[in-house]
Amino acid sequence: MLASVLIQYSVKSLNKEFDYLIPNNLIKRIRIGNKVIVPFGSSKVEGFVLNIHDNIDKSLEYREIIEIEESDFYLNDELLKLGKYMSDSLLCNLISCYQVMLPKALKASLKTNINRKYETKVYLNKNIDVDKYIFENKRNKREIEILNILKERECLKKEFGSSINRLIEKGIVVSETYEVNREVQVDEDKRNIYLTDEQKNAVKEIQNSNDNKFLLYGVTGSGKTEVYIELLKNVLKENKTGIVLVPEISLTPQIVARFKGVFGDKIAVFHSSLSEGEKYDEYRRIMNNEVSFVVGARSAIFAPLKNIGLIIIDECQSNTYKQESTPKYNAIDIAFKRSEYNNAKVVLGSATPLLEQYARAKKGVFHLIKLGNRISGKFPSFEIVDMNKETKKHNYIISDKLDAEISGSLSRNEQVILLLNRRGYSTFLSCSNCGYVYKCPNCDISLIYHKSSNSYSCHYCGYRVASSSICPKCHEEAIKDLGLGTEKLESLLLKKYNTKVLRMDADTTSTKNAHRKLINEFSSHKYNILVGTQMISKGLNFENVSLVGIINPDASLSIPDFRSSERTYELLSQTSGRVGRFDLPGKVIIQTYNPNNYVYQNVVKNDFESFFNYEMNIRHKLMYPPYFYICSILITSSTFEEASKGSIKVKEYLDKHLDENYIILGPSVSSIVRLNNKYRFNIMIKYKDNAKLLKVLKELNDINIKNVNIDINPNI
DNA sequence: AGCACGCCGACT
DNA sequence: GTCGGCGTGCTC
Repeated sequence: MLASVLIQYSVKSLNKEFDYLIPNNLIKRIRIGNKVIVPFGSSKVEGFVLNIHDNIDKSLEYREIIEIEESDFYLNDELLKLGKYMSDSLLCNLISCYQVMLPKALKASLKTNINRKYETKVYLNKNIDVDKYIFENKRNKREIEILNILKERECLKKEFGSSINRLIEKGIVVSETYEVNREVQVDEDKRNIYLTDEQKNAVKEIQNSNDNKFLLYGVTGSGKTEVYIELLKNVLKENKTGIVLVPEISLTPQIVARFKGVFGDKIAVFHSSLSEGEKYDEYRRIMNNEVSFVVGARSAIFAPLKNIGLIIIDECQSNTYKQESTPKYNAIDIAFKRSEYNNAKVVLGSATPLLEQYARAKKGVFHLIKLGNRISGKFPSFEIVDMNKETKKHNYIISDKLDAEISGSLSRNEQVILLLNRRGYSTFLSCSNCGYVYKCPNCDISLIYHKSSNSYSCHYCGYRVASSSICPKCHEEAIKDLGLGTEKLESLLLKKYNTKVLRMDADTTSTKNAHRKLINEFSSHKYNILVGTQMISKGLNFENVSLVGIINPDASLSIPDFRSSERTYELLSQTSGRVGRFDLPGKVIIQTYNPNNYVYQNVVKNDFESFFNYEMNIRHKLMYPPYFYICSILITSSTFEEASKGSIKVKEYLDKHLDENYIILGPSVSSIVRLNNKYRFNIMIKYKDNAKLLKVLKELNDINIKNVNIDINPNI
């Protein structure tokens, strides 16, 4: 018998199966989906068995499979099928699709060093008269101590340190080693769950409908979590399983705690901060049907659950569901595919769905369900502050209005959240003498000053140098930090209000559990002001917050991306949703230089519908999603010329093979011309039907113009 | 990916 | 004359 094996390397030339003989000692055990070690050229590699057959080709000399790795693990039929679907629809190597589904310990790669965890328990040897031994060995105090404990109960070996070993050697004590699961620490929120009529109706409507795709469109604070929990309870009753995707576990610990509080051990949580060993154990718990539900970020969509009844995608507008590296999958598309395989329902939940999603809901592709009421019954009041007027009064960062509101909140002993979507101290560094601007040596990007580490750093490649006020060009001591980041805002607030300020951004939350810790500290009112980037905009519930200030939303609005208006609307309405969730009335202040912009105007009126209509109109005129799909092709090279030439070649190929239904834009230099020492060119294709496009792009991949990276439905 | 084979430039 | 640059081709 032969096994077709797909080996570990994601290289175009190896994107095919190699056949190996199955030796007699493995023939009974081997099955499709297994991970195996095989000889390959002069080395050994790992791979997955995709087929078992006996079509022997006499012209080939087959080598034998060396071993099956983790023989109780295999990619099941659904995951195998799913990988092929991904590879076809994303135009990437098949192996990369399987690898992305698995925790590190189970990926095909010989180098993994993640082991199972074992514990040893010890108990008295029943065939030995212990009291006699104790009597004869009275002098040995520690031994007697141990034996007296063991007379009462069996123990873990590690409770006794190394002194137990002699007793085991002598045969007085018996030891037994067995495998254990690493305990994953997750907070539990055991509050009872009460549903409002609106929530009950939503649950009923989803359950009683024959549709499979739902958009649960519920304003912030309308209680989507309770609806999810109720739906999951019913999934459990039907003996089915479910997946809950959240944007990023560490950002939504409060929601996860509620699931955990209700479902306890029935739920597996995939944290990005779990160790690889913990992920390995959680994965095997799922594989062995020990859990019914999996909660996690993007990759949890690949959980090897059987008989899935429901997939929930919370905050479905989040761009975290799209993977930015190959395979560039979107977990929501994968969810629909798995729903098709399992006949499961998919519920997308959001207060600010993507235009694409809301448009589909309006067209009836998704069954639209609205939650219009806040549980607290309150909506925050909004105010837009025109910063053009403030700068005349020399208020560049905090307007008079915001200042008054902050002071008011603090005096009432209430808390304040300020959103500034820029981490670091300054946003760029320039020489006041010669005008030189500090740039990253690897990227075409301004460096940003970080006061806490006293360094200049690149937010794209991670490059860092020690800060210095001497200009590298004119050697004058004249480097000035300009612009505003969270660090600078934090120190400014400290000075101005002389109060406890907490900063939450990628820099203060990089260590394990830091995020959860900071949230808990703010929640227990150890700080009065929270300054943060977009990471504070979602999923947080603080009872004592009465004011949200949005410092510089214009920056987000001016990002060169057709989704920037939509993203800004989302950011503002999500952040303002952090206030007024409980008894306190909430106030939101937006500081902007473009007070009349439709994004702000509609956020203030809480009028998503009107924003939607306006934005749809623009998308229609400019031929962007949801009216057209887009595909982005990135061409990179270490020289500008080569990247440029390569991109022209790609463009010519596309022009030749695609008809006029495909709009091909570019090539043009990317918005970041150089990243990590690679020059970047972009081509964008707009289209309505992808059948032909996939075929042409696949051929383009095959004829091999180097360093071409295709992204279908990119986030941009 | 890793390795062998192979064809042209500069050097102990 | 040889060492070694990396372009190309192959691995069941």
